Amino acid sequence: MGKRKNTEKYYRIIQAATKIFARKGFYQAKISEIAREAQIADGTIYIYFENKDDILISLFEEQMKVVLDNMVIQLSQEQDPEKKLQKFALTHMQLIEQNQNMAEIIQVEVRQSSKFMKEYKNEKFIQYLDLIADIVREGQEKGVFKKSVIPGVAKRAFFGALDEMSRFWVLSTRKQYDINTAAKEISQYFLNGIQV
Amino acid sequence: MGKRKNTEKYYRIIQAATKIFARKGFYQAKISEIAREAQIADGTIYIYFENKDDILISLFEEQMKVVLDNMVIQLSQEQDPEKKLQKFALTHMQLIEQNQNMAEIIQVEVRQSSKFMKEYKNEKFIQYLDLIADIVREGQEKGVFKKSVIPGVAKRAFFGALDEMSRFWVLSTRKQYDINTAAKEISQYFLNGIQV
DNA sequence: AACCTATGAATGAATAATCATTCATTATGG
DNA sequence: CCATAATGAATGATTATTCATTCATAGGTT
Repeated sequence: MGKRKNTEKYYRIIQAATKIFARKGFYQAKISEIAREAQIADGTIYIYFENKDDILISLFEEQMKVVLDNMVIQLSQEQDPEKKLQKFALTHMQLIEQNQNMAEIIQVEVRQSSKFMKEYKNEKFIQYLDLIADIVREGQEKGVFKKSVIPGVAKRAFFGALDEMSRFWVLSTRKQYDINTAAKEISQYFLNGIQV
Repeated sequence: MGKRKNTEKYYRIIQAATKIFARKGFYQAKISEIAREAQIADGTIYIYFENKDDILISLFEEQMKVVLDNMVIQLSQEQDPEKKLQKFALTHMQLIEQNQNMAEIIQVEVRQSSKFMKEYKNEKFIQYLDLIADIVREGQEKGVFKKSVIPGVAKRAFFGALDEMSRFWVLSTRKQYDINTAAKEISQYFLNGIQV
């Protein structure tokens, strides 16, 4: 029996699960809590999802779809590889700011995915990282970034820097730095580092 | 009743737990598995540890103690702030290489700890990060790093870059880049970015 | 319209499985 | 012998999942 996706209730459960997973973490989140949050009965969740894992996977897919599309649009508005990198950092940080629950889930649970969802390849996340590698390659072709830079290392270094910073930003209660400032700062270190 | 620390069996359990937690993640790791790995009975674990959480916390403490001490020694062998940053990157990556299980636990579980062990402040980890901030400040005082750099941002950016890179390195089966190359590459981006 | 019937979404109590933890008992060694 | 360490089967709590039942709606028939 195929589960019914793309219904109002399907998205309602995803919303509720995002909130609960972010607050408690996957293993400590109870189905009954998610059901209560979504204002439905426990059993109803199993009309829309196979099991608890399926909720988390679906949640990723749905949210990353939006994130990825948004990023592609933002990047397309810039010409310079330098500007694109800055735009990536800014957009990423703004995304975190606007959707902290999702940010926490990506940061915490995405790391576990290699364990509890052995077979699940997080395609969308890989694509997201590859946007950075593409910008680096483009910059190298245009002669503005060093040829010696390895795109596969650079994408991880850049993303890692943003991610660690945003994790701190999400977790800290009193926000010491403006998130935009942090984004500019980080992309600036990085740009200086890889520019010709 | 105080649990017996610093005995041969205590460390044997820590070793076993490191292996199992890395393989399965905290919640999916069973006490009975850890006991089997350590070649003791299930109940024996409770002579040495309060509960499952206590195993994870003790494991952090013990391992971070070693990691931190080692890093401090390595850094003390360098004079230049620039050299110190490179040394940090190299030492960190070598640590990952030599202790992949511990690396996975730090990367995955350290993120969760903010949720599932609210009261546990990961002091040692904070100290580790602060080693980077100290180097940055030192470099600023000596006039080799830009005064505009915010140490609190820089430490996270640098650590995040290393961490993301090492996560990839640990998870990938065929190691494309030498870990030392990656360390040099990343510290080089970063150095260029913050130098005067 | 009034009545009947079919459909399948929704419910939530019951089930079943999982495991952390305990503790009565046994072994060890000083 | 006594004290301490170790054992591992039993316990009990927790929760994901199931499923018999309810309920609301739509369609068909007269």
